[in-house]
Amino acid sequence: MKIYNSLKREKEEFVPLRDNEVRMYVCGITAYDYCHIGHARSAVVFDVLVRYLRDKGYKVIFVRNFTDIDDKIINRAHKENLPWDEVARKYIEAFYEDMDRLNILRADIEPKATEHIEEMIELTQKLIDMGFAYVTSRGDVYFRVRKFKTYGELSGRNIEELQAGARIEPGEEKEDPLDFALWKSAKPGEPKWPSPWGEGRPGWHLECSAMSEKYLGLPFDIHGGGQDLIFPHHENEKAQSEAAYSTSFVRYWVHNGFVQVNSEKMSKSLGNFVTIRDILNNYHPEVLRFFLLTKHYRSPLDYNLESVEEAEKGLKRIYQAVEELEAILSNKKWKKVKVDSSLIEEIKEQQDKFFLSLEDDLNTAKAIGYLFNTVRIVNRIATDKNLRKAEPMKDVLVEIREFLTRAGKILGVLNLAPAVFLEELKDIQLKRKNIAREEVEALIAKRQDARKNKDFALADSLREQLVALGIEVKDTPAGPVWEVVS
RNA sequence: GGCGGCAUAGCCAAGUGGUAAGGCAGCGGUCUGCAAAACCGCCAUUCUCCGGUUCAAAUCCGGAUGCCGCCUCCA
Repeated sequence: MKIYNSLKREKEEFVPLRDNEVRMYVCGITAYDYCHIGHARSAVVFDVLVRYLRDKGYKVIFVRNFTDIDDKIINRAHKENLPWDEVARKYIEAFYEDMDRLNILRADIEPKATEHIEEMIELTQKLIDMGFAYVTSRGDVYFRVRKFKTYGELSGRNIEELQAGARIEPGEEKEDPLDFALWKSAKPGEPKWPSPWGEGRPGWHLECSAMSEKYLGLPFDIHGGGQDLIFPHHENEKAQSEAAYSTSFVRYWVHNGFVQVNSEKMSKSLGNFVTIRDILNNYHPEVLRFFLLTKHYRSPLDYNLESVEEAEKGLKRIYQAVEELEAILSNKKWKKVKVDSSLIEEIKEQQDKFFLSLEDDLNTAKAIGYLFNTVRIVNRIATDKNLRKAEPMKDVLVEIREFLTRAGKILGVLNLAPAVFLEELKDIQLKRKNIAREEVEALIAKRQDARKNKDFALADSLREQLVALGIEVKDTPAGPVWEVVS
């Protein structure tokens, strides 16, 4: 497949270093708050990448870390009046809750920074010994940025540009404002670990260098994260790792685009942070997941209610087609008739194009288009009285079912039985509109009575009442069926 | 100020040289007591604007305008 490499700034053919094995590292969360929609996008994007690579037959070793010691966690601990490690534990647990609901697979290895202090100290010592780092009088250790010649290569900046923005904070003893911390000496009351340079804690960038080397070795194939991590986090990781191990660090750097909220940057100051759990109060987790995949992973994505509800309608359309497909397949009496082979070719074409889209830099938005084309074909068969019972269609329909299952497994949607999803969706829509199921069912029962009595005027007025509530009733041979509409 | 990205129908969105996927909404039809779903048909001679390259450009180049991100913690 082709994948966009942030380092080269172009799409490249993806070839793993070792035959059939893909080694991949994605920066996980700093556990100091609930996860927001941006975390969800990053998690979903790399989850789909892992799933797709596995579908292609690669053995993927996937590492996603937890930053469980950091300034932000310490600050949060003060605010919540909790021990810092309790804060980390609490938000890691919340992370799992949210990610499980979004159907994000667990990484193969999920290392925590605090469990790798030893490795980080070793790495820091190595950099000091090599002259890439230095210790200050108060026990901080800094990386000597100017000594690392290709610094800025990943983020596309040069030292002079960076110089302008860099500052030395009061009390810091940097040789150069560009230098960044590998080890921070502990202030009174802060969490700390013993080290050759005194008690302190590791700098943020260090953990990913230490843990990726430990679990994957260098160089490894894919390093992922949000676009904002390119600078300084990934630039610094790269500098540390390449300086210490004298080899290239990562072969393909993959970064996902940002999520905006109502066309604005999501930020604490604007107060527009949208957490995953907030969204899942009002929308089905698969809907959120599907929404996140309707735009290419590198483009900015605007989160707004209209777009999510559009995704909801789209996913519902696919599920309804799957339900219909299964209904046709449950038929036992197939008729021996000839069918037009062009239809069969059209179906195959959609499948091929679906996979070709993913081959091209994981274009899920495009791939989903072919899913909808497949849905239209299924519905076309379903509405044709002859086709839906035609013997030659049977194998074709089974194949479509298998295709949709496989596609769903890659995208991490269509994971539920259609009837289950549609009921769950209905519940969450009713909740959103604050309508009780019983209320709807009572009105429908009343309308059925009226219809039996051929009192169509009453039946129609009851229908109008339901429509006013946002409920649409459809009359089927098996009785009335209702849906919530926006 | 420096670096980078993006501008496609009412809305969302794919499309990196060969003549505009898909979804939502809308309109007409089939079906229906009515309606909904579904299906069929319609819905961008045109891709922010101005130049250029080419037989051919939404796609490449130059310029303009607008929006956004990064440069400080951030997925």
